[in-house]
Amino acid sequence: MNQARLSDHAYAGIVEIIKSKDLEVGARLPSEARLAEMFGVSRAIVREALVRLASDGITEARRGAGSFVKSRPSDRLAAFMPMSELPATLGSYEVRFVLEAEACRLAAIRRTSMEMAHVEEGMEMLREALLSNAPAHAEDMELHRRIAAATGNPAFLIAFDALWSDVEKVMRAGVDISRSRPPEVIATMLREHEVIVAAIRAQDAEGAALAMRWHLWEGRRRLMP
Amino acid sequence: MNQARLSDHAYAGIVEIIKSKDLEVGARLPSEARLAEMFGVSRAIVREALVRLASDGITEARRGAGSFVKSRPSDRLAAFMPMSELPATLGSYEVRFVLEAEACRLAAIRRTSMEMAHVEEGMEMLREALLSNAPAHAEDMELHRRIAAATGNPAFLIAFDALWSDVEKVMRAGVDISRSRPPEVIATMLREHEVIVAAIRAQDAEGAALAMRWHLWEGRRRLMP
DNA sequence: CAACCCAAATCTGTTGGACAGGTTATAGCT
DNA sequence: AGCTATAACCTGTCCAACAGATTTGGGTTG
Repeated sequence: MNQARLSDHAYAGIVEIIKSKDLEVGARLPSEARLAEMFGVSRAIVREALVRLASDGITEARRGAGSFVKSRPSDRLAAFMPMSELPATLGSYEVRFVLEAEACRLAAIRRTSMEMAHVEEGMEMLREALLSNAPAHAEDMELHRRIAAATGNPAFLIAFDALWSDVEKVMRAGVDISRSRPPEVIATMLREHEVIVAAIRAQDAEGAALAMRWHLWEGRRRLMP
Repeated sequence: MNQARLSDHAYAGIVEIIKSKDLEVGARLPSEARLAEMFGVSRAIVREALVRLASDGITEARRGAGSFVKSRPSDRLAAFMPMSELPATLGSYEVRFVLEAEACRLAAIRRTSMEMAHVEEGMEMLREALLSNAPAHAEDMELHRRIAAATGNPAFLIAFDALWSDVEKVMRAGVDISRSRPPEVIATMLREHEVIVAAIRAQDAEGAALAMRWHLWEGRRRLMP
């Protein structure tokens, strides 16, 4: 497989520095040149690591001044540890159950006509994929995303995206098991989604939340009987 | 303010290429040298953009072969657009309201004694910070995190962390307004958290969820009267 | 002594060229 | 046509350098 890149090493090294040196939020960390020297790599590598750290919200670079700690990774990363050791659990489904049901309720209440059209379009894409018996992960996910977007609250999308890769893994694993996908399953999945979309269209908040909860519940049952 | 870096431009440009050229998942995108030429920047800049794209799960680099589309950003980024235009909203509070109340309920049910000790320790840190009149963002957040961790479901932590930076921004802005922090506010915050922790300790699921919901509701009111 | 200003040192942002090592495609041979 | 070896291509990494922003320290002045 693709062996680890040096920038991964630099990334971990910088995190280690922040943790071990107990740098407070706002503290300046060593200059790029110094970090490069410490890790025995070039400055370009350190920069790639810093770009990722900044993208992760851990550091922040100020031109001419240096790079600064924006939020401490400390226990944040430690808490992630157990997850990587776990097999693909259905834990993310539990969070979806909570999050998406509520997002669905809010979407029904607040949706604009433009957002509704966006949702309908997503539904159409999913229908097409399911009826042509193609793999429909992407379309399924996309429809759920558009519903979350229809809340008008981007924070729902942030949380949704954070769970995405994990959910995708679970779904893919589930499909590998029952690759054939009998027609009644297709019909059921289609109907469940259509009920959700219809409730949002009708601005039926409770109905939408209930339909989403039912859909996720059944989906989990299908994956793990 | 910190003006936009060239790598931001390259990042957006590459996303645009993936979207406009309708590159499927798995498609190879132009080589780094070619992209550099297209955007009129050096290869190092393109690499920094690609590192971020890879970190965002959009592309994947294979040594010697090229960079490939891993998941299409399409509407994903478009849906984020409005957020960057918004001022710091309280949208993330809405999601916390949903997410943390449920996490709190599950934590009360499932907590192990070790997780409970972790929560108690977080509570102690918060109490100390509040009573010494120090800024207590970090401790507040940490306690909430440990409660989420006590569900035993890492997916809650994933969602929590995704919202973190946004919530932090809102809280910091709120504190700037009322920098003095009168003693009755401190006492209230302390009491609210203590009620939550006590409910989790007593494994009172409904009480824990209710206490968390109340706490977040009041917190939002304090920030935006 | 304090406050202010300017210059030097420091730091990130960016460029160009270069080489190593892996992957893909092509040309040539059988 | 099928196989193989080689050439072309690509990412990963390094080095040396300069531009532009910021911090720092010293010197001057009130």
